[in-house]
Amino acid sequence: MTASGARARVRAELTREIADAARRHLAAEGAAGLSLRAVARELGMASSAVYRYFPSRDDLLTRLIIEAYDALGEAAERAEAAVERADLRGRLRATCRAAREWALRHPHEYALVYGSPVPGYAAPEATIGPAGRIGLLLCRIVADAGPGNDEGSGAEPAGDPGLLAPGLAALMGLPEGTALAERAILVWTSLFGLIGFELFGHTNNVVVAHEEFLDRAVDRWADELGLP
Amino acid sequence: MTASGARARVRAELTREIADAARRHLAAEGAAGLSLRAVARELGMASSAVYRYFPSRDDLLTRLIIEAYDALGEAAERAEAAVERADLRGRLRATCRAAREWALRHPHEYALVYGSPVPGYAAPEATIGPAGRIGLLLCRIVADAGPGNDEGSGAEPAGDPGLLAPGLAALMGLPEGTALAERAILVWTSLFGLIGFELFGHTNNVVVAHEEFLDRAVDRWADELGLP
DNA sequence: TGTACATCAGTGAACGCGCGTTCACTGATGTAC
DNA sequence: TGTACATCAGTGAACGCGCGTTCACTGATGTAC
Repeated sequence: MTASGARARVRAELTREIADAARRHLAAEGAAGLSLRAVARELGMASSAVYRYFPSRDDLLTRLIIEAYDALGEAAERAEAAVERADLRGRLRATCRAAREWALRHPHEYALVYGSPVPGYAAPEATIGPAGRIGLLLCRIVADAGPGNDEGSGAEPAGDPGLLAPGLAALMGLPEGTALAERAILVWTSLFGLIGFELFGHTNNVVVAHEEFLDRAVDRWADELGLP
Repeated sequence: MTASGARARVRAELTREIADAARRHLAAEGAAGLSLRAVARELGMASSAVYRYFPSRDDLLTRLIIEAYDALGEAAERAEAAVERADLRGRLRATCRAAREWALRHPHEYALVYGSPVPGYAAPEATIGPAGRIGLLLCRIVADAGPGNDEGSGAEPAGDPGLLAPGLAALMGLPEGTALAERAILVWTSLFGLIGFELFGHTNNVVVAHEEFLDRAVDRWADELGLP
């Protein structure tokens, strides 16, 4: 039992090492250049040995995708958790900044999950949870602002009930079909639009000070979400 | 002279055909699956013959990138041009809708230019112009709203002069360092954030009615830009 | 108008590369009596 | 505690594939006198 536990532990460690080597390779070459053989080479093992740990290249890719989502989510959650709970605007800012900084520090991992889909690869269900972490974090901030902030800025027009998936508004503590929920989703997509454009170079010769630009965008988004 | 002209014409036509075949291949397999050999095969010619027309795979890629930018730009320009000049909100809507529709109809071409950068490929200067067409179109709409619309909604706080590239505000007929220019850039990045998220599946289980959702987003953006 | 030469398009074979995956195998590590 | 067996990790060779690019070549098309 202990011995078998040791075997399992060694196995888990090597699986970890393979994933780490793959991540280094991904960071250096991008997703297209990620090959099982290259990873095996880096670890000094036969390429066939990797198949004891990952049944195929796609499974390795899935692991990297999940880890990337989790790393981004954790970075954002950690940053957000460090802000005083009542400072909703600060929490939004911390989340957005952390997402951007993680993306800049891990461009290829970011591209793996938010860039073009890998051709011939269909994301399995296991990725859905980790992929939603950032979105959930944003929802929580909106929820903590309380349901009352919707009416704060006057008569808020009701949203279209059929636009968003059912249950999404509830996640933010809002009644179904609230315009505020739509706004939150738009903030979410806008955030990654901005990050992606910076990372992929589309804002070269357009935005000069990206960090400050994001901060100003965050302030606008906070206004739109009615955060104090 | 006429004969040599004929030779040149034939040459241009074949270059065209190669690019078209490459685009079909791109649409079917994605950028990673685009190979000179596959294109040559489709045209029934030796793979080496392609080198008479494109010195390397990267040059073919460059051509496809430029054509993708141009196709998207033209689709948007055409849609926008069909709207009455005074209807600024309608022009914005037409532009955004056209961009989304083009993206949905040409997902791989969209991914080629707005998705992850192709590894090992550095975009040459020739792509800069076509890449800017959509942005320019948005700038023109803002410019046509006139410089006065900035003050329309009360005392507009001045923007940070160092955020955007110099000359950008002028492109919109605005003085340097206007907050409205920043807003326009944010609309631009948000638009592609939303389109990209839809196209790459990130809004699955989040947004149900994408077309309507974009329309509502456009209305918000028009408000933010002070469009009547 | 006709001939000698130059230019060009296209061919087919080859180079050298790396890839994912399979398979029969050798030892080592664990398990059951 | 010791032995017989089962399980597992890792090896190395091989299969079959497609890729970008080069090169010497064959004809056809154009040019100059």
